[in-house]
Amino acid sequence: MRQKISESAVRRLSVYLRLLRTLEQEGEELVSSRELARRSGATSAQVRKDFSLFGSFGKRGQGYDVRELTVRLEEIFGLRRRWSVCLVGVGKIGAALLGYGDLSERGFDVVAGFDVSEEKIGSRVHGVPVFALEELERIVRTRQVEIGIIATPPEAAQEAADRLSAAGVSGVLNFAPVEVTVPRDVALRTMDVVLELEALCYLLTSDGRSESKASA
Amino acid sequence: MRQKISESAVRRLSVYLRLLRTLEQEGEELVSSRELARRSGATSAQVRKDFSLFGSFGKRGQGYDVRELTVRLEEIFGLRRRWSVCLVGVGKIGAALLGYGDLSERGFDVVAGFDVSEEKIGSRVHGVPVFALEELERIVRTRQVEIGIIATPPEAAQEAADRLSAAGVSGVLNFAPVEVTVPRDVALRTMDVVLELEALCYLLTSDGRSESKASA
DNA sequence: AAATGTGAAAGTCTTCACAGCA
DNA sequence: TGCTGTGAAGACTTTCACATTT
Repeated sequence: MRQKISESAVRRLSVYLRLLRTLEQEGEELVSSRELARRSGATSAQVRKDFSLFGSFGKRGQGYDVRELTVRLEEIFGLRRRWSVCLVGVGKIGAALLGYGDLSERGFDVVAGFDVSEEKIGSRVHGVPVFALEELERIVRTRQVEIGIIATPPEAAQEAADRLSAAGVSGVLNFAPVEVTVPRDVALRTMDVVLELEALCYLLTSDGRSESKASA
Repeated sequence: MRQKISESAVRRLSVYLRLLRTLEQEGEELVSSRELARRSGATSAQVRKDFSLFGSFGKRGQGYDVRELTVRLEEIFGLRRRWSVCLVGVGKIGAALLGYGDLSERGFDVVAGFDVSEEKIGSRVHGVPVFALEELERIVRTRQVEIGIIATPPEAAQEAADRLSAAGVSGVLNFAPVEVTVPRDVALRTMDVVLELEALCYLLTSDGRSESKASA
C-alpha cells in the first residue's frame, strides 16, 4: 500500500492531519472533503484523491470520521509511536526549538543537545541535557536517536550532517542556511527562514499585483 | 516577461541564489549548470530550464557568470532593495528570529516586534523595539512595513494575520502551527517545525527511502 | 570541446464529472 | 439527497537529446 507519494501530497496530508486534530478538539465527529478543502486551501477533489492514495476510508453521503481518519493518517505517517530526536547546535534557534513544547506533545522526545560552547556543555536547556559535540556518536548510538536536527552555523552544518548520518540517524532536519548532503539512506529536509522570506519577496515582486504578465 | 512560475521552481531558484552567493565568496567567476545541479540536488537540464524561464543569460561553452547571474536572480526575486519587516509575538521563536543576524544582512529590516506581555513592551530584543499589539496598525502604516512574521501561539495567529493584512502588509510568513487565511492580495507562506518533522517521519516510515538532496 | 537553450516527449499531478453508495 | 471514490481528461513539470554558440 506504500507507494511513492509526492512531496506536495505529503505536505497536504500533514496539513489535513493538523486540521483533524483541531476538529477533534472542537468535538467534530464527521468532516467532509469540502470542509477540509476550505480549511486547508486545497480543493475537495484534491482532498479525496489524496486520501484515496491509501485506500477508501470515508463514508459516502456523510464524510470522514474525524477520529478514524486521524488514526489512519497517523499510521501512514508513522506517528503512532514516539521518535527519539537530538539537536546539534544549541544557539538561539536551537534553544528556541528545545523550548518548543509541542515537540514532546506531538511525539518527539528530544533526548540531547550538542554544542561546542564550554558554558553550555553540562547544562540543561528547557530540560534537555547539553553534551559536548564529541559525545554525539556515543549518545546517538546508546539512546538510539533516529532524527537529528541541525541548528549550527552554516559552516558547521555539513560536519553535523556527516556525523549524525555516520552515527546512525535515519532522518535529518536542517535549519542551517546551506544545502547539506547526506547518504542516500538518510532522509533530509531543510528549513531556511531567509529562503522563505526571499520566496515571499518573489511573490510580492512578480505576482506583485502590478506587473502585466505574459498572456494565457 | 513575468509568467506564473511554479512553487517548486521558486524554491529551486532560491537555492541556486544561495549557492551563487557562496560561490562568489569562494571567488568563482563562472559556474556551469552541471555544478549548480550537483550542489543543489537538481539536474543540469532542470537548472538550465529554470533560468530559461527568464531569458538566456549563460555563455555557451563556459557556463554562467556568477556575479551577473546573482544580480539577475536578485532582480527577479525583488532582492535588490531592502524590505521592511515586523514580527508579531516575541516569544522564544520570535526572539530567536530577531537575533538572527542574517535577516539584516540579506536585506530585511526588522523594524518592530509586537507582543501583549507588559514586560516585553518598551524593551528591545536584539536591538528591535517591542511595542504593544495595539500599536500594530499605527506602526505598520507609519513605517510602511511590507512583511509581517507571525510567531504567536496558534490561537492568536489568525487575528495577527487579519490585523497585519488590514494594516497593509503585502506578505505574511506564518510560524504558528495552524493554517491562517489572508486576503487574496496578500502573499502567505507557512513554516511549521512539527509539520516538517512529521513529513520526515513519513519518509522514514514509508519504504521508498531516498529523499537525499545532493549538495553543498 | 564544452556547455547553453530549447522544442518535443515523457512523466506527474490536478481537476473534472459522474457512478455508486449510505 | 449528499458526499465519496475514481477513471479519464487536462494541465503542468521534468527529462531528453541535440542544434547552437563560444
